Amino acid sequence: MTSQKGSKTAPGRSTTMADVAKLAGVGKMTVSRLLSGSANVSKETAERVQRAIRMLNYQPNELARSLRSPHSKTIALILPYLYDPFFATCAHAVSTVATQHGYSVLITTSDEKTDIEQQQVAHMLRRRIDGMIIIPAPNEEDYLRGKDFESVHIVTLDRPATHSRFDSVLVNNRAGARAGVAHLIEHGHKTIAFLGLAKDLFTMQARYNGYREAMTGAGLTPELYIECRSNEETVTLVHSLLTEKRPPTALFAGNNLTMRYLLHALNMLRIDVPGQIALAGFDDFDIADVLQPALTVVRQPVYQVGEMAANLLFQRISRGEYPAKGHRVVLPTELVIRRSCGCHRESRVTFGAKSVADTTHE
Amino acid sequence: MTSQKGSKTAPGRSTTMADVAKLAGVGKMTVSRLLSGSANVSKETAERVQRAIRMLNYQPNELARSLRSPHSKTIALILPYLYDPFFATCAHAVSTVATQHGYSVLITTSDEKTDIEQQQVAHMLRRRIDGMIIIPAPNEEDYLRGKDFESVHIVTLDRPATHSRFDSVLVNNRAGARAGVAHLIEHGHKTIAFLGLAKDLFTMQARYNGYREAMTGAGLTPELYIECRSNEETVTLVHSLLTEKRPPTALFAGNNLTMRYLLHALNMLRIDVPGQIALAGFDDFDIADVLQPALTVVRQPVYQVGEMAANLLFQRISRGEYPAKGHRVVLPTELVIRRSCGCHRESRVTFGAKSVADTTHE
DNA sequence: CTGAAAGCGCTAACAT
DNA sequence: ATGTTAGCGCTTTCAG
Repeated sequence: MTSQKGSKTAPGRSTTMADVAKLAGVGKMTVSRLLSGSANVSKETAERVQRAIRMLNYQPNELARSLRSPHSKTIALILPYLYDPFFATCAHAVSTVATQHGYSVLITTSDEKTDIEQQQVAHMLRRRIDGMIIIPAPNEEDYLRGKDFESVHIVTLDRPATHSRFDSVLVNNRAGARAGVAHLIEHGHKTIAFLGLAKDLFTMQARYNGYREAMTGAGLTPELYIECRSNEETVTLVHSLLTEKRPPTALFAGNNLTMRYLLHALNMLRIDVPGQIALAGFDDFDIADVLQPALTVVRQPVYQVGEMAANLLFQRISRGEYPAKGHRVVLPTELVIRRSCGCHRESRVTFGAKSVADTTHE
Repeated sequence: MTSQKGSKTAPGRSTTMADVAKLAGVGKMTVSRLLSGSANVSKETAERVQRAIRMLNYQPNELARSLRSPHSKTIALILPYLYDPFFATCAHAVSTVATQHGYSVLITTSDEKTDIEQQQVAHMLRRRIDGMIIIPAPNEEDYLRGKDFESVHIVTLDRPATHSRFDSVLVNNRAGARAGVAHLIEHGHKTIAFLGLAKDLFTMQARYNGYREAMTGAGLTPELYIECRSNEETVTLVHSLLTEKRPPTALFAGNNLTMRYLLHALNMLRIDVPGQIALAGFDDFDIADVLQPALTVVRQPVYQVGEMAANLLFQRISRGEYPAKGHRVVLPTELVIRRSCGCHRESRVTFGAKSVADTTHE
């Protein structure tokens, strides 16, 4: 270990508003007023104060500010994971909008576990945030009903808030999945399997419902929900699926992760797409168009989902209203037809116009 | 617009420590002491206070706490984008470690622009964070030298901090790229092109240097750095590259984004990999092994990079030291051999053991 | 237009 | 073991 130069302790306390005031020969309030820009300060004193601020390199302490004022200028963002590109993009959008509004974002992950989420929410509340955006974990135990939540603005994203007065931003999961599966049906497929993640995820249920609607609507019988947990498991699952007596001729993947599991499995089992089996899925991703074959997917407006959630939140914050019923915004999805479905040329169909509605409880 | 039930204003101020103290019939300090667990409180009063806390559902105000104590229990994380899987994974790691330490994370993005980054840093400083983790934008103007930064702990990640006393966590870019290119050379390729993002990115320079070392080390002449900015541009670039009089027979992609551009271009131009041209790149990603052909890549320990950065930061914070020289941790990379290089069976070579060194200035 | 006093909710330092 | 006093850095209120 080499000897280190450098101080053990941080330099003495930083310069405060009082220091600036003294140097400028004014009262603290004049400095405060100048900074907030709210009230009138004469040209001359303003200049003097400005100079003092620059000389001392004064930086207002936002913590102290927050303690006094009703706004902490901070929002919280709670999501399951950050390494899922969908969530990451939402987070980026939220961060961008927050910056535009002069707000900071406290971010944290729940790992899809309700208890961790609840803990994180409580922690955020103690930090006196002005609002929060949550992608709620499944089986939310309705802790958001408590009294503590009466004075926070909350928007949920990707999944609805159960029994609540909060706003939600969702995409048209059911219609999107229905359209994707319907397209597979148009190709003449009669037996189509739906593969998804954990069944208790809202999005998976909604998409599975869309799948069932498409099937029954075409007079076909929907298959059971197939839950994929890993690459390995999916290989087994797909293998047994294809050796059934009436194997599916097409597959629909519930999201981009499921799709990756599926691609891996199909690859391992050396099954040709779309030759031996057709493929489509929910959620577009970066190289879906570069894959061989290019993937047919239902695309959701990822960035807009995050952006919209943030905008709704700031609307609430600035209005300071706590309505009894939340809004539910449903963003449209789009069917991006590429090759994995069996098509020979690419095209797009937008599905489900943006809708805003009062939340019906449940 | 339907009429909304709900209050216009938030309910009156939340319960404070004084409320708890009054209800429990004790002084504020007793409550404070109980909560911090630091000093002795008698069994009986402790119970009374606990009961009062539960009855009122008291939540301590962390803001007020931070104002008084020297720690805000908050760190900042500043990165270019969140939608890059590399950064997102780092962010996830940082968030996880921070939670373990009871810390909150303020996150924000710089869009690779130094001025935005500087602004964000200043903003964080005003919020009295205990430390920050930065993935610095190129051409950092050395603003981190200022007096304001004397009392903050800073760790940079993925890229070094120029002229500074801060810790950095990097990966072995040069050695990794060198190994990747060397492998291509082993396949008998004599003309190999390097494609990267903006040239001013530290990682791109380091990897390009590794490429050049591998080439000259084998007695070959390195080609010029090829900068890719988009799918479209890359198509043109690759096309003209392959119609030169002495076209490359192998390509090395500087990171996962470049690789995607490249895959798109190769796809458009209907060039077979590895038949017509061999391919390798830096940075593994989720479905690199599912692609046809599976991609040979230099893998970096993404999560560990973020984790290490966070650990270094908390070490600094807990020790409260401000040494004159920072540490530089270099994490090893690993060559993951799959098919795009021309190999027929897969294997792995770890390259460059983890090293820790005092930062040499520059 | 400007200032002095009070206090946001908490904890450190000194009482008792 | 517990209470009292002071004050973190700021803004709100009330006076000039």
